Amino acid sequence: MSSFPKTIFHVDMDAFFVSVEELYDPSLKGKAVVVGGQRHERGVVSAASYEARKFGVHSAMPLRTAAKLCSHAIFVDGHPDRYRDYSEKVYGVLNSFSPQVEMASIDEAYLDMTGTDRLHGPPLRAAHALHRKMKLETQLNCSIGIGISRLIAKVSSAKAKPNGVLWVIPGQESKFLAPLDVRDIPGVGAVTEKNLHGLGIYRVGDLARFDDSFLEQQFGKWGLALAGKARGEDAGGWFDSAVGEDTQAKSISHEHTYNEDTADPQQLESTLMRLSEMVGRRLREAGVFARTIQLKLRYKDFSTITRAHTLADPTQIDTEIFAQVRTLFLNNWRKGAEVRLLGVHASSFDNVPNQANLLDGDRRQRWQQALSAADHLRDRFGDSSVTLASGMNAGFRERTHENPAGLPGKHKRHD
DNA sequence: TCTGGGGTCCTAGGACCC
DNA sequence: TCTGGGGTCCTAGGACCC
Repeated sequence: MSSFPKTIFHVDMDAFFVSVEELYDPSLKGKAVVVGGQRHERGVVSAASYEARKFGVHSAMPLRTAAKLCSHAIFVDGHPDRYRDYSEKVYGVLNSFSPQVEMASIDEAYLDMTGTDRLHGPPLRAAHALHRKMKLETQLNCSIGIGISRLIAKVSSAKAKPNGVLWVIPGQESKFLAPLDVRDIPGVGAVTEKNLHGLGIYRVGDLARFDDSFLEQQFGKWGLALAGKARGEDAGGWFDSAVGEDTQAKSISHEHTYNEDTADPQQLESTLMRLSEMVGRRLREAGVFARTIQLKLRYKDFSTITRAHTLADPTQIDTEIFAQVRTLFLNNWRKGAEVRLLGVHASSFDNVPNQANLLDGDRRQRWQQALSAADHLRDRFGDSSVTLASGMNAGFRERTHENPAGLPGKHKRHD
């Protein structure tokens, strides 16, 4: 710990997806709204309005359960593009307050406000000014937590909700945390909570009474981090990093759950092709090459397996990703078994391809160019406008209804 | 009426190397 | 020939977060 305390803000947008949808359709305001899909769809709640929450609806709950709890709720499909646009507006406001901004997800951020007193005044005044400006420029409510660590800021923003500001005065961390439920500590989920309850630990204050060594013995490395958290410290892992320290993604993945389970090999393979294309495209956008390709396969009964393979030559090419994931699929799928979900996951990134084989590298480079051109067309005309015929006759696609612009399907052949 | 999609981090065992 | 110990890479699974 440094000699003088930091001032960290955690800014969390209130019911973000719902609030953005309300800006597009003001008639939703004040009503029970569920974002994430229609009431009978296979899926879960992405966000619920405070009105819907009164009926017990919350994020991650199956849509059908939400419909049962709150039958009068309005169900709205999610619009990721809208949320990204508003997230950028949010970032703009935050960045005008501190150069040290780190978006922790699409709707929350950490700001390091240490040493900004001369510019913005004391923490509470700065927070209220930020709160006002956010509303003025985005029309959205947020809650702001302030503390000497990420952890304290995060926990206090949750306690400030909705639409509030909460400052934990330096030195008061333990007093603030002690009465809180252990579940309020970020990282403590259902499993850890149950384990802690088994030890008679219900509140953060109970946790703080145990020795670090005891918690380490009980929970390993995680126990040690937990002990620190109970004192309000950013102990361990990501929490320890400086705000704004930029971190490039470590993995890129896409997955798809079928509306109805299927055992049709053609449909399954075409889904893998589509997911491989999505992953390949993201890799090219990020300018990275993946060494490890992983398949995720979930059966009708929800049992799930993952199978991975690490390549000698890292790739960002759709058909190479597909070829690998297809092999993994064919080697591991119980033939005839109905599949609920398929996923394609890329990791172990390199910034340059391994071009041990120069001739091969040349061929790959031409592929790369063709793919970039296709990405560009998709940007302009939509995802369904371009299909690259693959060299391995594996490029058949799922039948698709998406062609919103009504454009003729353009098919570009690589040679 | 079951259980999305996109991530991060951790553990544990086996292979392999010195 | 009855066997070590550390380090790293790889794979599979799981907890957790929004």
